[in-house]
Amino acid sequence: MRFNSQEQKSKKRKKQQTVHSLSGDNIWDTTLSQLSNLSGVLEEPEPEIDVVEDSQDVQAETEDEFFGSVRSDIVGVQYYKGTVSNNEMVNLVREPKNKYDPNALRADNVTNEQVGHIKREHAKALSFLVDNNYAKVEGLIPFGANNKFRIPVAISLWGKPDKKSQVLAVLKSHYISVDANPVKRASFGPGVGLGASSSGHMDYDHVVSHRTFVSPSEMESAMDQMFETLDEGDKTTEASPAQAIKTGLYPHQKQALNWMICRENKGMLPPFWEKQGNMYINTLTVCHTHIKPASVCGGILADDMGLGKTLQVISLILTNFVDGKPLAWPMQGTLRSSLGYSSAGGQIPDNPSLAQNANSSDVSMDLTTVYPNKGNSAEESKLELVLEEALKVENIVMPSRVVNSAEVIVIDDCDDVAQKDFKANGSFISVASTSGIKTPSTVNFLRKASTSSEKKMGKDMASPQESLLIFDSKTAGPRGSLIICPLSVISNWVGQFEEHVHPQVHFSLYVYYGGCRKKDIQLLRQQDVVITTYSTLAADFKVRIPLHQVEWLRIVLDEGHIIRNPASLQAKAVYQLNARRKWVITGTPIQNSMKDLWSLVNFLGVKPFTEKVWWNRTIARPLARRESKAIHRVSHLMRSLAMRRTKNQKLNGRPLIALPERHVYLEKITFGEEERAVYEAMQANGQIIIGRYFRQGTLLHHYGEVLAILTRLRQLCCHPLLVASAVDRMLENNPAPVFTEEERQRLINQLLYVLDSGSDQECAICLDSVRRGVITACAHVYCRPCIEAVIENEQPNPKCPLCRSDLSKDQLIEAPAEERKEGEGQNDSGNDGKSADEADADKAWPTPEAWQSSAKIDALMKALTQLRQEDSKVKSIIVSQFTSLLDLIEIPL
DNA sequence: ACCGCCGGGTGCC
DNA sequence: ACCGCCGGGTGCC
Repeated sequence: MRFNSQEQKSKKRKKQQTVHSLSGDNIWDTTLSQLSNLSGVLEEPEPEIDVVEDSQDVQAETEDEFFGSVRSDIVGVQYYKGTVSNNEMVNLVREPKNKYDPNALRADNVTNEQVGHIKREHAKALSFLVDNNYAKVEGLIPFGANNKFRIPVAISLWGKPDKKSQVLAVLKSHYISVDANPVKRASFGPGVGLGASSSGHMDYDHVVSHRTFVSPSEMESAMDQMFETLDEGDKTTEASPAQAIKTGLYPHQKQALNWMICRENKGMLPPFWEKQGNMYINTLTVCHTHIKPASVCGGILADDMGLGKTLQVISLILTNFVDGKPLAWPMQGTLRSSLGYSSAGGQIPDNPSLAQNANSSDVSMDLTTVYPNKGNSAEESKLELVLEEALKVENIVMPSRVVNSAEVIVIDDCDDVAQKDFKANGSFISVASTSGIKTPSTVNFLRKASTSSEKKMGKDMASPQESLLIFDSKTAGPRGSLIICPLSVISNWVGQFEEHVHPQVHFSLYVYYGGCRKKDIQLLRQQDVVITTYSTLAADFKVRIPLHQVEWLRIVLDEGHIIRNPASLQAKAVYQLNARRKWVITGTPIQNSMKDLWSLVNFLGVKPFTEKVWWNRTIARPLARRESKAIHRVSHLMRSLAMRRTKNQKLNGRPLIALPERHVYLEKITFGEEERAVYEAMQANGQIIIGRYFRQGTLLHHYGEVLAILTRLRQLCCHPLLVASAVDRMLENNPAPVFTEEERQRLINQLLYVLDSGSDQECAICLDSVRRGVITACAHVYCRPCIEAVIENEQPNPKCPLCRSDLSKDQLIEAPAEERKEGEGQNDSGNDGKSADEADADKAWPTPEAWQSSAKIDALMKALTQLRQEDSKVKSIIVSQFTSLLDLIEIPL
C-alpha cells in the first residue's frame, strides 16, 4: 500500500491546475446505487484521479431528458468521404474554429468519418445551445442517406430538465420547429433507401414506442443476474495446455484456456456487429461498413478469486503463441534457472562464472533461449552440435567461446544491493542477459538452434520450417506478453511462472520495475514475458518511453479495475499501449458502476464504444433511464467479452474446486473473576459516555469515540493487557477527557483514543492501517495523505468520505508529536497526557515469568494442544484483528 | 440539386 | 437593355 500513497503524492502536484470536481463520478455512483443495492457500502473515493476532462459529458448523459427533435440537413456531403445509411446514428461535433463559420456543426458517422455539416441557419442556434451547455444534440439519418449533396437528419436534443424551456425558446426565436415526439424511423413512406435489408432484428434505438422502462428493483435483479447468463458461447469446450505447463489444469481452467485461445485466434466479430452479405452492420448504431470491424482479441476474465486466473493466463501465454502453437517446449536434460527471487530477497548467482559472464562484453548472444544444465557434458556437446548446425544455416561466425560458456545468466547486471532487496530498492530480477545483447540475427540464430535441437530429440512439435517462420523476428509479429499488475502481486506472478512452467522450458521473463529497470526497447522486445506495475507504466508514460514503443503480442491487466477511472494517468498510460491481444483480469468488472466497464471496454478496443459518445448514447444513458433494452445490451456485451465462473458453480455436477468442508465452531468462554470485574467497570463507564451522547443526540458525531469504547470491550475479551493503559486511566477515575477541554483538544483526544484503541484502525480511503493519522472536524480518522488527496480532488467543496460533512485542510487535526511517536504501530504506544517515556514503560511486555493469561488465551491454548494430540502434524492459523494480541500469544506458545 | 442563385447571352409583337 | 427571359454553371461550413 505504500505504493498507493506515493502515487497519490506525485499526482497531487500535477492535479492542481485543474480542479474540476468529481461530480461526474458522483452521478455515476448515484446511478449505480439505483441499479444495484450497494448503498450499504461506502465507495472508496478515488484519490488517483487527477483531471476529469469530460466530466460534463458523463454527468449530463445520465441525467438528461429528451427535449424534442429538429429536422435539419447535412449539407456539403459531396466534399467528404464519410457515408451513412438510413437509420444510422451520426455524431454532431462542434467546429468552433471553422474559418467559414464559427458556429459550424460537423456531422460524423460512427467510424468518425465526416459526412458533412449541419446547414448554416440551424447550426447557429444549435451551436449556441451546445456551447452554453443547454442541450446536447444527437443526429439520426431517417432517410435519404444516398443523397449526393444533402442528407436529411433528425436531431434530438437532450439536456437538464431545467434547461428545457430555454432551449425551446431559443429554437423558436430562430424559427426552428421542434417535434416533441421522439424521432421516428421513416418506415413505409417514399424515400426509404435501405429497402429489404435487415430491419427485422435491428435494435432501432429511436423507436420510442418499443421502449419499456423497468423499475429499479427489476433493474437491480437483472444486473445481479447478469453474470449468471454468461454461459453462452463456446465456454464449455476444453483445451489442453502446452507441454510447457507442468501443472495439471482443472476442467474449468481448460475451458477458460480454450475460450481464451479462441478469442485470440478466431477473429470473431465484436459484440453488436453482424455480417450481412458483404456488409458489416452494427446493430446499435446501424453503422454499415464494408470493412470488417477489428476483432476484440481478448476479453475479460472475471472468475472468482481462487479459481486459478493466474494459471489460466500463464497457460495461455505458453500455449497460444502464434496460431495456437506454443511458445516453448520442454527440452530434455536442461533446466531453467530460477526466474525470480525468493521472498527473502533477490537471487544472487551462486556461480561466479555466471556473474562474470553477465559483465563480460564479448558474450554476444541471447542465452535465455537455450542453455544446458551446468555439468552435464553430454548435453553440452549436444548443444554445441546444434549450434554448429545452426551456424551453417545462418552463416554467422560465432565466437567459440560462446558455445563453451553457454551456461548463463540469470541476473541482470544491476547493483548487487538492489538485487538483495527487491522491495526497498525497486530492483528487478530477470533471466535475460542484458550485457551481451544482441543483434536480431543472433537472436534468430538461437531461436533456430532451439528448434532444430528439439527436432533432434524427436519432440512433439511444429515442423522446423514452421518454427523457423514463427521465430523469425523479421517476419513474425511481436512475441512478448506484457503483464501489468499492482506491485504487491509481482512476486506472485513470478512465483506462479516458476511453479507452473516446466523447469525444462526456457523462456525469458523480465520484471520491469524499480529504479534500475532497463529502458532498452530491444531488450523488452525480445522478452517472452514482461511484468510491470501500473505505477511504473504511468511514471514512464509522462516521458513516453519504452513500454509504449514495443508492439506487444499480448497485454494482460491484472486487477484490471485499477484502470476503472479513465481520467487517471494509469488508465491513460494503459490505453496507449500497443498490443494485438488484450486481456483484463478482474474480480469485479462492473461492480461499482457502468463507467468502470467503459474503461475496460475502451482498453479492449471494442468499436465503436472507444468513442465515448457512442457508449453513452447506446449503453450508459439507456441504462440510466432504466430502459429494459439497456440491460440486454450490457448482458450481450458481457456475454461476448467476459468469462466468469464462481466458486459455487458446478461442472458436471461437481464444484469447480473441491475444498474440504468447512466447520465453524463457536466456543463461549467464561471470564475469570478479575477479568470480569475490569470488563464490567469498563462497560459501565462506556455506557455512561454513550448514554450521554445519546441523550444529547450527538451520538453520530462521536462515532469514532463510540467505536473506540466498543473496541476496548472487545479487546478486554481477549486479554486485559491490550487495554492496560485505558484501564489505568479509568481506574484513576480520570473520565474520558471530552467536555472539559476546548473543541480542538477534544478532537485530539478522540484521535488518540481511536488510534490507541489497539485495533489496526482502518483508513476508509486506502483501506489500510492508518498512517500519519489525522481526525476531521466530524471526528473521522484517516491517513493524512489520503484525506488531503480527497480534499484537493473535491475542490471547491470537499466532503468527508464517511459522512459528507464539509472538510478543509486546516481543520485536520493531528496528534501532537510528543504524544504519539511517528512510525510506531497503532497498538500500544502513546497515552494522552503521558510522556513518551511513560508510554515506553507501559509498552514493556510481560516477561515469560510475569506472564498472566486470560480466559480466551487459555481456551486457545487448550484447543491447540488438543488438536496436536489428535494429529501431531496439524497446523493452525490464528487470526486476530489485534496485532498486539498475536504478540501476546507468542509468550505462552 | 427533380432545387435556388448567379451572371452572361440575348432581345418585339 | 437602367429591364425580363432563357438556359448553363454551379452548389457546405
